[in-house]
Amino acid sequence: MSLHKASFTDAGSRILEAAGEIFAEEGFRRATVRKICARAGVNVSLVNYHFGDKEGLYLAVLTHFRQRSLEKHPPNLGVDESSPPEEKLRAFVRSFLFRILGQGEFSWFGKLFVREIMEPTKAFDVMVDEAIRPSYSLLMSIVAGVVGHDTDEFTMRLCTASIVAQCLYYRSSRSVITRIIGRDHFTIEEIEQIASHITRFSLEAMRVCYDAEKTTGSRNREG
Amino acid sequence: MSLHKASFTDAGSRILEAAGEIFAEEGFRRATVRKICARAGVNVSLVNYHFGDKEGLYLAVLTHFRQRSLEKHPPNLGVDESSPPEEKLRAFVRSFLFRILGQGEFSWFGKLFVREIMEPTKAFDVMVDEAIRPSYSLLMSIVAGVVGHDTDEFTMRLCTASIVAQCLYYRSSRSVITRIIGRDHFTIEEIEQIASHITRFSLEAMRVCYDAEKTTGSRNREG
Amino acid sequence: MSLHKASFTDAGSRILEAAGEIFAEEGFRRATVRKICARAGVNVSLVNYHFGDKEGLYLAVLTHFRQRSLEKHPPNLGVDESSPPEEKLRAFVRSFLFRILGQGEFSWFGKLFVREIMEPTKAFDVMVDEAIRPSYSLLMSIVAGVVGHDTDEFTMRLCTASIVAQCLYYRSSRSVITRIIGRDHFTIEEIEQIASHITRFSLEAMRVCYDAEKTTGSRNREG
Amino acid sequence: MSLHKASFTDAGSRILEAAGEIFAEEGFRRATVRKICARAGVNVSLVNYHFGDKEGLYLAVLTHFRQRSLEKHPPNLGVDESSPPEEKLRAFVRSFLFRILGQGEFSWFGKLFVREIMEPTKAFDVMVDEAIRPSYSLLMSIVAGVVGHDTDEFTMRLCTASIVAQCLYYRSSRSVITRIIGRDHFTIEEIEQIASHITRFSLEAMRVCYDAEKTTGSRNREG
DNA sequence: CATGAATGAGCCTTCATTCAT
DNA sequence: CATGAATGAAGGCTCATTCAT
Repeated sequence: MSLHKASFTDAGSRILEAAGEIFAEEGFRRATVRKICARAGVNVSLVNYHFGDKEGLYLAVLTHFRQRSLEKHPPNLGVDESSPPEEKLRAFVRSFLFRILGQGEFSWFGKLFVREIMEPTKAFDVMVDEAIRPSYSLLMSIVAGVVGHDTDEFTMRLCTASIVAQCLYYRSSRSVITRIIGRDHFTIEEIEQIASHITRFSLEAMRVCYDAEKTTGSRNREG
Repeated sequence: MSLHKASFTDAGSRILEAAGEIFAEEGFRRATVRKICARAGVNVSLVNYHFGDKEGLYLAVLTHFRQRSLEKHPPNLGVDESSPPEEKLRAFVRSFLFRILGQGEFSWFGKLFVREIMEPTKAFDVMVDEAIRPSYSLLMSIVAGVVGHDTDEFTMRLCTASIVAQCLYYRSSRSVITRIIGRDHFTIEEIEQIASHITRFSLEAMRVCYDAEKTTGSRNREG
Repeated sequence: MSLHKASFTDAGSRILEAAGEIFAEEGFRRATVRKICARAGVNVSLVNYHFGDKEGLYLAVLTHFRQRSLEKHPPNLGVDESSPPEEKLRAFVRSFLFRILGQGEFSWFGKLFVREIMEPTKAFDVMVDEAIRPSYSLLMSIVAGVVGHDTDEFTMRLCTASIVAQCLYYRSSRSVITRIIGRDHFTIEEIEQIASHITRFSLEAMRVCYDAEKTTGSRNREG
Repeated sequence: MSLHKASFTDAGSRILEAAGEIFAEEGFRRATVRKICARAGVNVSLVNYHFGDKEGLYLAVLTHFRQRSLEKHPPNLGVDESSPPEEKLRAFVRSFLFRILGQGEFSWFGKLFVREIMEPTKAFDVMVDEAIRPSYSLLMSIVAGVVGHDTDEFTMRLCTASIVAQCLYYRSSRSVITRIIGRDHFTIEEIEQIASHITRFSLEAMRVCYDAEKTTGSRNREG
């Protein structure tokens, strides 16, 4: 009946966590309420009691853990408004990668997030508005800082897409990567390496391809 | 029981095509045998008769249409062994994009292919061996042509990943793109533009980042 | 556990009233304890606490409000033992109709009462003994006054049934009436008209059919 | 998937009959698909297969057996257009009573029909249009033949209601009758007696109360 | 080969009821 | 007395699969 947004009872929290893991592993459809409650060690009816229905639980998981994930890996770690674009980009990419690839407390959240992008449910619109659009705007502004604010929007969108794409890939194509490199997760060092690669790769590409000032020769490069 | 791989009866073919479309639209799980048979205009029992079970049908769809898709958009269109790497890369990217984004005859196959990457089923291993690995090897050799064959493998994998990532993104994150730019498919011209962007973006990035020594030698590298 | 029958706590009374309305609207089965408690503004557990179980609550509602309804519309309003049968009949019919069709304070009780007749629950036996049988006896004596006390019992029962039937109809077949005349309740004037019709219709029928000898003796009877 | 209207497979027919009985006994809500299928001796899924869902089954029961019931007890048995109103009325009342009180093959249908009037479901609108309205029109025309076609409509409706009411009563108030007369069904002879009573009672009442010509003395009475 | 009916397992949800606090 | 969480039994429905014809 009453749909809480925070401060769950013990059972509520346990359901929330179990649900996150199982939704991430199996997807919304394949995941069953029974399995979630079994893992949480509670009665099946409790998801309806606490979250209304399966969909309500799903939405609760999404909104509840998004914030936690963001707090753990803030996209502006170590940078501020005056930092150079390349620093901002690096921070953004690292944050993004750690959030979707990390092995820590909410490691399943990355899976869930990307899964929702791949196969949106009704909860997706909320996620777009609350999580994706702000993130996208931030990246767009970083890109603008690199290629110049007078660059046409289409170009900036292409660059933004290229950056996001490279990050998402390591999560969404995990299955391919696993078969090709033979492991199914990344160490912190590897994530750092990937972050460095994506940052450099994208930064140089944008500068060479689109940076309006790149021919002037007077540009301030990395410190 | 007996899984045919070619020479389907009329009913078999119709099921195969209907199944392809519906699997692509809805995913393996959500797709129902009844819906597939309804679209194919045949009796429900026939999928079990011809393909053993639902999963057998899925595998059949994947293996049957992969070749057709490749024939329609060959990854080496207009290039040969002696063409410069940039031409090869452009051909590869265009082929890839058209296969997964195109609107034509087997347009659903792109969806299906990417969906399988995102959420592998038992059919995935076959697909990796028969389709992904060859394609991956081809791209690796193209990348090697750009960054130099003496570049370390890890670096080459990173570059390969960046290129593939950018292509896949436009299919896998279709949901996000739709909400942000407001349309849900791409015109041929747009696909060409995207192909150009990805090619140029990746090419310049690889040249600047990893092939710097061979051209300028004095370039300021990060870190 | 302990079933109180009077002197309810505030919560108890509120449950009782809310239950009456909801039982009347939805029937015993369809009505849910949660809905009743929601309308009463109390906790769900209280119905079990105060009334044992859902059925106990139902019984309590029935016995508690029957008396109130009778007091509001007494079946002998304006008549006494010496009044002529037609006056007694009119008073009875009016009382009956107002109790089951009225829009006032306990208007839902009429619905509930009739619903119980249509679809008896365990509470029905109590209701028959305490409410229906006395009322039936009263009507039988009125009928006897019209057709003569020496009329055979079967005939009197038939007449009694015809009168009660006409009254109940306007409540029990409300759904049909609504679709045919297009409205879903009756005004006080309409109830009066209906009462007049039923009284006159029944009175004349009884006189002509069964009391013919006593008045004309020469009337042409059917069959 | 395919909703048949007649010619059911064996299982389909058995479900239909079992459903009729159980719906009549317990009402739509209380009746469970499981119970129906248990009585029919078939698998639970078959009601969904044959009738779509529980509601579809209910509707099928209603439409399927209504016709059968009408055929068994036609409301114009032994009368034609030229028969006098009293004969038409007698035929109507007998048909009605036998349909809702009879003990024969579809005896449960009467319960079901009346139950639907008392507590309408979504199927009710169909029933009103297909069964009730035509029946009501027929009775109205019979009433008009008795009280004169120039009688005002409100009066005719009151008379029609009085007749229908007396018939329905014996079904809808079965619970009361049972407790008062001590039996729970009527013999054929009793139904005939009731039919005679209702016919005479109503006929004389209409003639005395409302027949415009009753004072002229020239009226053609019964043959 | 093909069909339509039939099966059984499993899923989400509802609801009266109970229990610890 | 009162509360909010928790329970367990059903209930309707879906779906892949099988079977008799």
